[in-house]
Amino acid sequence: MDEQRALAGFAALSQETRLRIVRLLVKAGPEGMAAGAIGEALGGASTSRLSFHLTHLEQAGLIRSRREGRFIIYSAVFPTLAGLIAFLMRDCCDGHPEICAPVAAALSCSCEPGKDALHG
Amino acid sequence: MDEQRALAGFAALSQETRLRIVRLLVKAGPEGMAAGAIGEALGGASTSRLSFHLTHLEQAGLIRSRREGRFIIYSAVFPTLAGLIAFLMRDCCDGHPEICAPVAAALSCSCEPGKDALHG
DNA sequence: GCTATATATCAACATATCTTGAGAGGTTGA
DNA sequence: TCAACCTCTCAAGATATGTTGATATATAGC
Repeated sequence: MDEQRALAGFAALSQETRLRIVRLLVKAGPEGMAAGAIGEALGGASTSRLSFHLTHLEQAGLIRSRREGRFIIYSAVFPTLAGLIAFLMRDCCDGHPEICAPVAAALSCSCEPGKDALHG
Repeated sequence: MDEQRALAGFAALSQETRLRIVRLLVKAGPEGMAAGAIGEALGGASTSRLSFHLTHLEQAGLIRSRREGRFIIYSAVFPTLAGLIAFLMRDCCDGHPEICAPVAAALSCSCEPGKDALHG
């Protein structure tokens, strides 16, 4: 994850429609969702508007697409999301571990059953 | 961290000058840096341009300022950065722990001596 | 109070981004 | 092949964002 790629990622996430699409697709998992289903879930965006944002997200590497019959299915690209997160944390971890530690602690999320630091 | 605050955070980080300022201030730690020093480190941005971006970052809650004599010292707000990271991770952790796990593993950063998953 | 220093603010312009509406490209099943 | 469906592309206009140069505000030392 270099600076340019991080910039593209943050820019992609800085727009309401796109941020909602990403969160929707993260929840949807690897199976993904068809463009039309995404549009419905968003409350009915025009197809051109939706396509504009989907293309933007795909170019930023946050989502990818595959065709299935008439449908085009979009899904989240988790490594890119992880890369953005890592990019944000790199510097503080390098230079100031004592600062980074509480951040890292807050991130011990509910992936492990019984822990719920993020959602409480 | 609600959606609006996350959007503001990502928008703030989606601009080259601002991203560099944030990374600079993260490295600088709690002591922070004077506006002029930041400008120099960036290779000489005009004062109005610098001020524009510093104000933008401060309104997004990513940095804060304090006056010391003639200088205005800016420093990173680590909880906001952590909040952005948490916001990105929340959904996958909730719905798909098996997907989130590798992401979380990649984040076991060098805060603990001996581990260097992020920087290798 | 005056001057130098450090930074913020304002207005104007340039550029980038988003939305809309019309139309085109593939895909399916009859 | 035809009609229905799903999605993309293009052009135009609206809005938001970033840059520049000039000016204003605040502090420090003489």
